[in-house]
Amino acid sequence: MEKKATIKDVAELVGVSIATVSRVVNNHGIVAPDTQRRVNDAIRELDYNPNTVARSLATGRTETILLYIVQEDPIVPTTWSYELPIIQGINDYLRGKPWDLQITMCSNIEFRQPGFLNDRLNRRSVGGVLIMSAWVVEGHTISELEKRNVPYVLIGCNDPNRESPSVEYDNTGAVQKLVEHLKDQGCEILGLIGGDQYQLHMRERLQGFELALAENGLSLCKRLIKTGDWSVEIGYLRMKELLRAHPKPTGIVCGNDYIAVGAMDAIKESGANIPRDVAIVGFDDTIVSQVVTPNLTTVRVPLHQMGMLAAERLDRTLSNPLAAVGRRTVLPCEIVVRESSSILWDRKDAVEV
Amino acid sequence: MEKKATIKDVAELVGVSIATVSRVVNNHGIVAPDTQRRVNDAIRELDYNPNTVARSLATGRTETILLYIVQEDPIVPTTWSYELPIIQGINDYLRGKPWDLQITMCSNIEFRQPGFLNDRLNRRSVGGVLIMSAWVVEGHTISELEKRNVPYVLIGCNDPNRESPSVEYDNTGAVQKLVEHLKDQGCEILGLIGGDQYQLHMRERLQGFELALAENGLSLCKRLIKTGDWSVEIGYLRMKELLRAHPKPTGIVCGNDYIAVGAMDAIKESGANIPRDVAIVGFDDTIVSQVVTPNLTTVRVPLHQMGMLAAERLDRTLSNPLAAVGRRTVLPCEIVVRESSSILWDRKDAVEV
DNA sequence: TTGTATGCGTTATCAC
DNA sequence: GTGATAACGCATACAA
Repeated sequence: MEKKATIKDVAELVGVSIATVSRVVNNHGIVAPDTQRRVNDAIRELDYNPNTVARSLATGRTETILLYIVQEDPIVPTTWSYELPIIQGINDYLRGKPWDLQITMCSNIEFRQPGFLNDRLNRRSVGGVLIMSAWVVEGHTISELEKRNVPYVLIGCNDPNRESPSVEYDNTGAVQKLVEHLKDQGCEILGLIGGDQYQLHMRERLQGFELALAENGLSLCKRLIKTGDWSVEIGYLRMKELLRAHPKPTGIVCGNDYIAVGAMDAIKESGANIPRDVAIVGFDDTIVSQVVTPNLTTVRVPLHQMGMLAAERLDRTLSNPLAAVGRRTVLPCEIVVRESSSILWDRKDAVEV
Repeated sequence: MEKKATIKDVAELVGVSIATVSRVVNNHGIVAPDTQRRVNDAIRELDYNPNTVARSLATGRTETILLYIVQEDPIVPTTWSYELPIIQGINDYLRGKPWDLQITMCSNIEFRQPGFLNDRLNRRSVGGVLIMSAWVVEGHTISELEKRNVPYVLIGCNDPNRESPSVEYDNTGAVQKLVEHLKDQGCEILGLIGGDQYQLHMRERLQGFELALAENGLSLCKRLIKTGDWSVEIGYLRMKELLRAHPKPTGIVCGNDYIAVGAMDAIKESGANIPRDVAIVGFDDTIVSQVVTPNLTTVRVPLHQMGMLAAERLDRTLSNPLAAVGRRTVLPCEIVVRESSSILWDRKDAVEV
């Protein structure tokens, strides 16, 4: 096993000093075209690659980005579909850039603990931090980051009232679109079955719901708003409750696709028709929304794009610490209309047949 | 912004040399209990944390593990459900250990290119490598790794005939269980709809299928074996073909749950009953298997455990390069029986009603 | 345009 | 038990 070539080896081979080699490697300072060529030849010949560790020590900079993935406590293999596309977005942006991506998963509880981030940041040497979470990142965590002066970007977990650098998606707007859509289809009494209301997404979706009802002249009935968790089972149970309400809701907004699927089971069981008697919409555009019968209207969240944007933002502040790179970015979501809420289409179709 | 305390600061505060501080930090050599205490006090007082970069430079070792996630080309946000649970397993094992986890995603095509890994390994400084892929890792890639003497563990992508350190799951055995189960339920003519046959998993499942048919005295009919990709659509199309076959298959093994869902659509459309006329089983135990009607019998792959084991294996060779840590590990899968293949139960139920 | 020399924060090998 | 001090591989201020 041969040793790796160092800058010294290259310098000796060419007959110059290591300073010169360093210059051509980093495109720093001025170096004669001829020397440049000779150095590059030697680099190729020796298969020289700068030692990242030594470089970091010398410069005080480091080329790694740390991605925190905050999850439910306890951490269990999850069906949550957000992480991977976001990671992929980050990774895609980072190709060709010098940054390495380091990731660590931790529980929501852990992450909230004061000093948690500090501890981690002490042990490693990190250029910048990305935080991906379903819960609002607390003020003291932000303070830790800013006190240490380490650049960061939040992904989907910024406090709505805080101007930290973050990439979000428009939960409120998405729900507004859903409500408008349901109203267009003729639904007048709307209910909502949400997931974990401690999660930021859900809180925003709830707000969006109430807002949209008001804007569309629909009446808000607190009894038609249910929460719980994100499971199929909860969807089923809560929907059964809603079906006992008077007046019965004719349109249901669900916190995610799984809840919607559970709710659909309850509706079918009651003998009601989807969408004619009860229209229903989900969230996340997971594969189940395409697979259930009838297909589920849902919301497509621009996850990949969020990852790309977050990485880009961080890259820009890291490359140029003085650059003001904006604060909050909120991406719009697209709603995907399918059978579960297509009442007008359903009627037309019925007539044609 | 204060500078971080260094070993020198600690030494000065205590009035000892940096060598002594280094000794107590690393539990190396002998140091007087009293000095030890004073040093520790100073460390706490100054909030000293050893600089990882400097340490790496000095020792020549590094504390990062690189995880390669190899994906379909082009890389797109995927619905593949394997990555996250495996990553979580790796992460869970790594808690408390000194290793940092660095990940990078790349396409299958990229990864196969000779020199690809070498390039990456040159630029970074990496302790060990994990490779997670659906395609067999080629010999030249293994050679690169071994030539550089960097420890590695393959996850689900070892050549069946190669004794490289790897963690796999028992595709063949899983399919055998499925076939046995279908036979127990009274199915005599079995068909298979597979996914991408260039992927290792699929090849093994195909082999398992043919093997199991022979073992169970069932006849193998090549015309009843179809492949394509892993999508719902392919499942639908291939199943329509199978329904035109004579004799018609009465049991279908699908490459994954999505294919199975598509196939179920085709079966329902034909007016046949699931499971009585055609029983069907999927693979992966994704949420769709619980959501379709009837529920889908499927295979649960021990993803989290695979991640844990792979990380453990790598950790062990990294901690003790001389340790022989075994080679191939193959984990059994569990089959989850649900309605889509429960013919006996279905009959009994019908009688009771 | 190039070379010399110092420092980055540790570890580890000697002496004492 | 402890303290100098030489690596580790590179960047860079300063000289030349």
